Amino acid sequence: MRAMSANPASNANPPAPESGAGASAPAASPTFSPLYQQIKGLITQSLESGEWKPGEIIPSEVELAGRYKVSQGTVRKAIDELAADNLLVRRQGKGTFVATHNEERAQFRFLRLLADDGAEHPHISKLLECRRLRASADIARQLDLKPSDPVVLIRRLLQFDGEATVLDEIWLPGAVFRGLTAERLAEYKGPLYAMFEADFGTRMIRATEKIRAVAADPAVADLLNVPAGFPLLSVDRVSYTYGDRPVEVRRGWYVTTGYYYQNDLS
Amino acid sequence: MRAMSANPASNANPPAPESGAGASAPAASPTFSPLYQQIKGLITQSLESGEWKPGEIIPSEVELAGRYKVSQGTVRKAIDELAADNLLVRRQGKGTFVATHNEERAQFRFLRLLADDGAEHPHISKLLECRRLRASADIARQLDLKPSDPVVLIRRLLQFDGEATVLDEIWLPGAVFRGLTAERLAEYKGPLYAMFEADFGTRMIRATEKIRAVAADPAVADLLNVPAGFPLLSVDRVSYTYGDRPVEVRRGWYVTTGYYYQNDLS
DNA sequence: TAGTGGTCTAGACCACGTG
DNA sequence: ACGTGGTCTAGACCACTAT
Repeated sequence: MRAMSANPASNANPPAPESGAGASAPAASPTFSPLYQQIKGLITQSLESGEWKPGEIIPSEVELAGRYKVSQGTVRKAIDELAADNLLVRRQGKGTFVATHNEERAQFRFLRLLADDGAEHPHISKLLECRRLRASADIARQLDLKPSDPVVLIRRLLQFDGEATVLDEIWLPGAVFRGLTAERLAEYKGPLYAMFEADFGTRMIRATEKIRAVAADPAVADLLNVPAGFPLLSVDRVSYTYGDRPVEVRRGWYVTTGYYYQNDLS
Repeated sequence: MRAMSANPASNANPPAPESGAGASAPAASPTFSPLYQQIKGLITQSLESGEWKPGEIIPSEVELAGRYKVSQGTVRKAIDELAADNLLVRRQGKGTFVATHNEERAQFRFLRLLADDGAEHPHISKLLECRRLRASADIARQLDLKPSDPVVLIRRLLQFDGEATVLDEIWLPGAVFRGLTAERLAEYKGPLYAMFEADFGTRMIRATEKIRAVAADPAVADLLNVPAGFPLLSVDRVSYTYGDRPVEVRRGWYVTTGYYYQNDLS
């Protein structure tokens, strides 16, 4: 297959031993990378480039096998890993689809606050602020930007069942989220990440969170309807897109009376 | 293979189409279970029964394939999933081993508190209390016991770099942890779960945590060297062993100044 | 050199969803 | 009836580890 390098030796019985046509400087074989990993990379490229968009179906395994000139089993293993990474979703009998932040499943992946009673508590978002400014040194570092690069700051309040429960401060790189306005944010229903992937082609793949217990300062306390000094869950998140590039910094304050942050250790 | 039921039809070219010898009441074929899942179950049984103990090597893939009368590929898929579940650890060129709570890797799987500076902060455990009592209604429910069944209560303090950082209250079913004494606890170095698996044959497979921010009550505050009312992370954990049987309830209070609870969303 | 897990292939059949 | 992903097999070779 084209564009693959460091392919060791030859295989068993394939009809075409895959001669030449490599890109450039094949470089002996210092690092060995399995074929299916390379296929995984190619599929990821197609996802990133938007060849297959969120929610759409991707070509069948046999079709991809033909395109990449490998066996179906190799494509299967690549897709298996991408599905495990939540980039693709397999549906038996139908096909393989690009994952979306709109699915039920994906909701609680990034907002893990549940009610004590386990019941459904529909939450709505109230936009407090959306403005563009220059990145502080700290935010710039976390977003891998230069200090004073443009960023977007969003502040919002999440109400669970009418109660103010989560206060979020969200920083985004201005260059990526160019057309993001308060109006668009105010009118949009549903998960923020669903809008990001639909309107800006930026998919949040994974995130890391640092969680602490803090005392509410007066400003935060006021917005969350709790007394100053009230214990809040502080959640510092950095979200990453393809290539592990950070594209969001988020600081959240959660009221955890009646709600808890759910985590599974496995 | 023996002890497999609900095996649909026959396969392609295997020499022995696997005739009869089913256990009892094969029941048409209402629920389909893939062969590799059944193999997974058999391997899990051997793990649970102690045929292969933590840290030990298990038979090779070809050997297991022979034992279960399936192909190596099927055993491989079963082991793949068990390795993904952290029950087994594969080591290329050496073999497959039963996972242990002693490995570096496993440490931060169940205690996800990290220092702000990312440095190594060795923690030591100080036993406060270990006594046997009858389960409260709440604890009994969570451990799937009858109220007033015997339980063991352990209270301990974790010091990070000399600072009291975590206070734990741990409830265990008395029937399972029969010979557990304060002396044994006091003398044991290393993770509690490592002792549990070595001394009581009880392996913690997974756990769920409910995390909240709470104000320290005077007793807890005193032990953790913080003022009463200080914001603490409250971590309610239930741990499960084979067959998803709950075998530990743990309530922890974490001081999160200088430390944070690390979580990865992926 | 021998044994283990890891990769890759090819082909057959099964379960599921849709015409 | 057909196409999709899902399972199972069998065999070859590669990479790593130990002896």
